Amino acid sequence: MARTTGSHSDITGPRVRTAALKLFARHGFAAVSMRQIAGEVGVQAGALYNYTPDKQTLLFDLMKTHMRELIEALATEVGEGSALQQLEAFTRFHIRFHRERPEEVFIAYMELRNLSEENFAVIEQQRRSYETALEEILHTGQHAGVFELHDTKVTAMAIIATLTGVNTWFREGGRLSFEEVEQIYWDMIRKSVAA
Amino acid sequence: MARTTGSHSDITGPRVRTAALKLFARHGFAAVSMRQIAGEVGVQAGALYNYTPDKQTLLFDLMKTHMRELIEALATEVGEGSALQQLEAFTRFHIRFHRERPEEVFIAYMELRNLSEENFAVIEQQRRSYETALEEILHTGQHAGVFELHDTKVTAMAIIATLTGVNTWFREGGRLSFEEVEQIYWDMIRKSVAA
DNA sequence: GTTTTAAGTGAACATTCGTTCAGTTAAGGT
DNA sequence: ACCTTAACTGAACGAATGTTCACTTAAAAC
Repeated sequence: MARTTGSHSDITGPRVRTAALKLFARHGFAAVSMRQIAGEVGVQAGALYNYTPDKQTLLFDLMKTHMRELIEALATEVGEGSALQQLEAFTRFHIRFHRERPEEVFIAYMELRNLSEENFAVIEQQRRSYETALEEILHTGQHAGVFELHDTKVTAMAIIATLTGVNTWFREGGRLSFEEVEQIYWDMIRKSVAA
Repeated sequence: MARTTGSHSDITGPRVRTAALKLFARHGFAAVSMRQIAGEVGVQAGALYNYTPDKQTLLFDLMKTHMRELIEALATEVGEGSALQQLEAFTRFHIRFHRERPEEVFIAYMELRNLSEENFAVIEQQRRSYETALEEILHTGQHAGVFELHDTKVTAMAIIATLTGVNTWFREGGRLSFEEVEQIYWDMIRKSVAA
């Protein structure tokens, strides 16, 4: 057998990425074989190479796309307003965006060491750009006297770690609604940098 | 050749664990082979099986030991005092302990999914016990009116995520000393739960 | 209806994997 | 000096790895 009925590149391509995303997130990049991904798609392993030059690039593309979408979404959702308003917008945006993409987030944090040197540099720069956006909000608020903090860089790292942590424990249908959790985190962040 | 000069079980045993720790932390459990570990120790792969029944158990033992030491150290270092004092002690303890064991910490957070079901349950329980210790501090302070927070469980998770995040960016000899970083984090935590 | 080509198969490639085990050697006990 | 045994080797096991490729087939173009 070869080309099966109704198969198309523009269907299989996304399916390959979706399958890789799911499996990488669940078992880790190194523990997932190309045959497993192919099986998830319903295709033989060789067919995957119509959609990616190799396994490494498949991982890199997933991470790069995720980071690009993260940065773009941040730019559109957090723009105007005072430093305090911007920090609130950043906080709520980060939690929501990460909540909507648990698999991408997990991979972006866990699989950095499985990137080649060049690919790592690209992702690292994207990450820096995201962190810088938060740093600038903190810097503005600090100079305006509305925030009181020792160091914008450290504070930015602390805030991002705090917010990303939501993904490790929050499950839909639990004791608290997502809106409640978002509010709790914003209250903590707000107080932690308050003047 | 076989048994080499001066070799002993009580020397090789720890060396196997140290090598596995280093390599698992650097490349991930799934990406490290028993032959790599053996090479790091200076021994053939087969010799490892004098010290572990299999690769999975090697990982499990590393994680279990780390978690046990974490919980024991917490108990001895955070005991007396007011809720605020205990929270400060917890904060400083967590940062320091994690800073001293970056490899163990990294593995304990990254390799949970590579544990078998039973082994995972054990580690998960240890982790819960550590989280509960913080929850109780928060609960005490909340009832005493010295802390103001919405939910002890969520707050505990947020604090732990914040503190553990230090390990992802702090490097000795950087812009800030470790003592400064510790102080910055404690100030943030203190303010975030302040009444 | 014929031709072209995109999409996928299935077998094969050389490596590597975790693990086992019979055999070998040095250290420790007597 | 001899014996026992702990410690390790080195080869072997079947299974799995990422990737390539000659081949096949269904869909699209004309």
